[in-house]
Amino acid sequence: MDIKSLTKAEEQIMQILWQLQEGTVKEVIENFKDAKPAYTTVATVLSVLEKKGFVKHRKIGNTKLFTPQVSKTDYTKVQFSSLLRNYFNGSFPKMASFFAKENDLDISDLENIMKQAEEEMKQDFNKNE
Amino acid sequence: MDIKSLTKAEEQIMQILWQLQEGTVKEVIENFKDAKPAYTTVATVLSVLEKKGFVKHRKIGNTKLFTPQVSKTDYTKVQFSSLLRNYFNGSFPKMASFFAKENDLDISDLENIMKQAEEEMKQDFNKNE
DNA sequence: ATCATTCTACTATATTTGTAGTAGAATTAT
DNA sequence: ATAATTCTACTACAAATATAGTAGAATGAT
Repeated sequence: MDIKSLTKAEEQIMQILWQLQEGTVKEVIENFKDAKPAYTTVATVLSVLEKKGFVKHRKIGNTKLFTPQVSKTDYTKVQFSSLLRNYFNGSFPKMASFFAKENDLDISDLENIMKQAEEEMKQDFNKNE
Repeated sequence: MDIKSLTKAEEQIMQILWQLQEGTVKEVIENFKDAKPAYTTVATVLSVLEKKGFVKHRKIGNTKLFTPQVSKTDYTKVQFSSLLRNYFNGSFPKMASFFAKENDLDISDLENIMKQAEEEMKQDFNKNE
């Protein structure tokens, strides 16, 4: 079964869970920046996420502790490829030049960016953001 | 007023319109690859798109000819930035290294990619895909 | 002109999304 | 233990999404 898409509300909660690694309903709510949704709202969305296979939970006392079942990296893959496919003809160079144009970068800026990317690559042998 | 988001059905139709530059309901349907939706389904989605400001139409006889009001480039901008922000901490180098890792590219491949991006940049002075 | 076709306008409906209330079970504090 | 608090389970419901039918106007064909 492949990875489904997240709705806005679901994505917001997944972002928090990815950041926390795991969390209870309460903890998720605490991590909302702006308007905190009702407890039951978050609980409902989490149960939808569980049905969709994005999280699972285990009980700690009578409290559910939720953990992501789809990693941020895996979901990123899906999102990234679909953007690349649908908006850049699947061409990463096209995406890179789009980015450059959008930010008024020239060739030397691009080269710089590449250097940073190389650094990232070396770094990312271990940690996963 | 800023650019709203497209739902799946809406996006599919926008993609076709972006490609055609303009089109009637009929022409949009013809350009569906797989299962063609009902005429009225497409007409309904187009009127939602019009309400959202993504298309407008003019009458040719009694037939509506729809044209995009939001360019693919502008919508790409929105989508691209939100992906970058939400999944790569706003860092393009992170995105580039993600792409590299995902495709088993090494440094020299990346450099090659950058060359292609530079080519794109030169090319893209005129045409807009 | 009449019939067939095409297209629009309006309406309909099932499903999904977003948000939250209520009742009652479990846990914690006194 | 009783009261207060915290959580869950279940239910509710409005708005958005996805899909399409029907009636009738406009256009085209003979």
